[in-house]
Amino acid sequence: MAQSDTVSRILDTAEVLFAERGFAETSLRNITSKARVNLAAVNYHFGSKKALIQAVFSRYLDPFTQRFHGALDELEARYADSPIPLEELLETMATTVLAVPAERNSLKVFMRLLGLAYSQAQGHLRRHIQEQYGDVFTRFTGLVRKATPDLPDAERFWRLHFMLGTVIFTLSGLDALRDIASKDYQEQVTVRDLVRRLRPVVVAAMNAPLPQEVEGAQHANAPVS
Amino acid sequence: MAQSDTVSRILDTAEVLFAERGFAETSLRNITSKARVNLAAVNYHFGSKKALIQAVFSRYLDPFTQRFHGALDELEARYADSPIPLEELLETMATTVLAVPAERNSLKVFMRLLGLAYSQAQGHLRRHIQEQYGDVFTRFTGLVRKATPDLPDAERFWRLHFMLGTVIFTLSGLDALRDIASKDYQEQVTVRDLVRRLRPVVVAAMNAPLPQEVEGAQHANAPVS
DNA sequence: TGTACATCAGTGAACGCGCGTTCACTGATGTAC
DNA sequence: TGTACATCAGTGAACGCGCGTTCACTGATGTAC
Repeated sequence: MAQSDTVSRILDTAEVLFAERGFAETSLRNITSKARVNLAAVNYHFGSKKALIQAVFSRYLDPFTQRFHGALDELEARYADSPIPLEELLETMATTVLAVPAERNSLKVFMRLLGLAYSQAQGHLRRHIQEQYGDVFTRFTGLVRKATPDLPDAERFWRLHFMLGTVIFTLSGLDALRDIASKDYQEQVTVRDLVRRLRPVVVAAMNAPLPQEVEGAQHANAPVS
Repeated sequence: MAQSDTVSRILDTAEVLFAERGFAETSLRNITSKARVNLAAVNYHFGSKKALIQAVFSRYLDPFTQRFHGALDELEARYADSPIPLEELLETMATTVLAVPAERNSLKVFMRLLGLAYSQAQGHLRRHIQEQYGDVFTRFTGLVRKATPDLPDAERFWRLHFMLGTVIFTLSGLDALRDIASKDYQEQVTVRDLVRRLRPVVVAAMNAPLPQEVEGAQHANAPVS
């Protein structure tokens, strides 16, 4: 095998524990004892706990970004120079995200990790991810821009982040929400089912009417009440 | 004053540090030294770190739920037995949330705390909050139900949580997003501005068309391709 | 009015514990001559 | 083919540190008689 068994045992165990309990709440002793690997092996192979965390992310994000770039290449080729419809872009993103678990543990773990990275207050991790993987997101937002030419830039920026919030919050808190949902309704919801429910909501949100002007904003002949 | 200065000094400092760095990453020594209070005072007044965290939440949530119940009472009285429009319900919730900073530090801190509580993987805290403050949320969703009679129950449940994700994610990550936004566009966005932008998006999301049927779901006379 | 006692907020120092990291070492495998 | 050396994955034990919590204690204020 390309890299030692120990390395992947550590990564496999770490990603699950991180997703379950967070970074600070998961000790190297937790990880190494569960992976049945020597405590010192983490520092031997990765250098530090921080570096281990980044390695866990890379193992998800490297193939993801590569595949996403590929899918966008294909889409651009298919549409030549005419703008790609918003629905196609969103669909492509969803498909690429859903393809993740094919080679890695699970989509749930991936989403929990993303959620943790974003809510990580200090933000070293978020900055690292942004530096390393910001390009593909920039490319995506550029294409969304062409697909929604009537939306002001700032409005598009915020709406994309609103929807990012919806997706990360929902899928990373999936277990908790699923508990509540299955208590109230007898339905057992799957990730694919959630994505199906998300689709029309995201499209409607992106196409929502523009917000009203701010009250008290300067209008040429605004009457004073 | 009703309670000792020490108690409120601890709470004031703790909520800010928790919001900035998370619970595990904030030590009692951080809090007590910044609050210029004896280390042992936390355990003297609150009993444990866990109890301190819950006390921080109660100081936000107690007045919030009380005010929200009051606002809903008023709304129900005004509309007698006819259903309250969705926009009114959302507006009332927004107004009540925005009223929080009037007596507490800031809305940003409140939202970061909520975001942390939800992303807290272990979930003792989320369970505590749900037990203590779930009633007002149940009441609210009941009213939303009357306002959207055409929405299937499960669909309404998920859409409300989609929007909860949008709001918590956006407002709790506000500083980071604000950084990015002000780098790309020269705009300095305020919380009130964000709420203005959120309004049409949330309404459109709640009123989005229903999702397509699941592929391969059983239809009486569905043609087989 | 005076004294003994109780209550209570707050303190300083120490407790044991689990943490991430380091270090000297082992043993297997590969390479040079 | 044989020997000396280098490289490398992995190990066991210890390091110092910061953590939440505990405990005996102080000093001020209130209460009973």
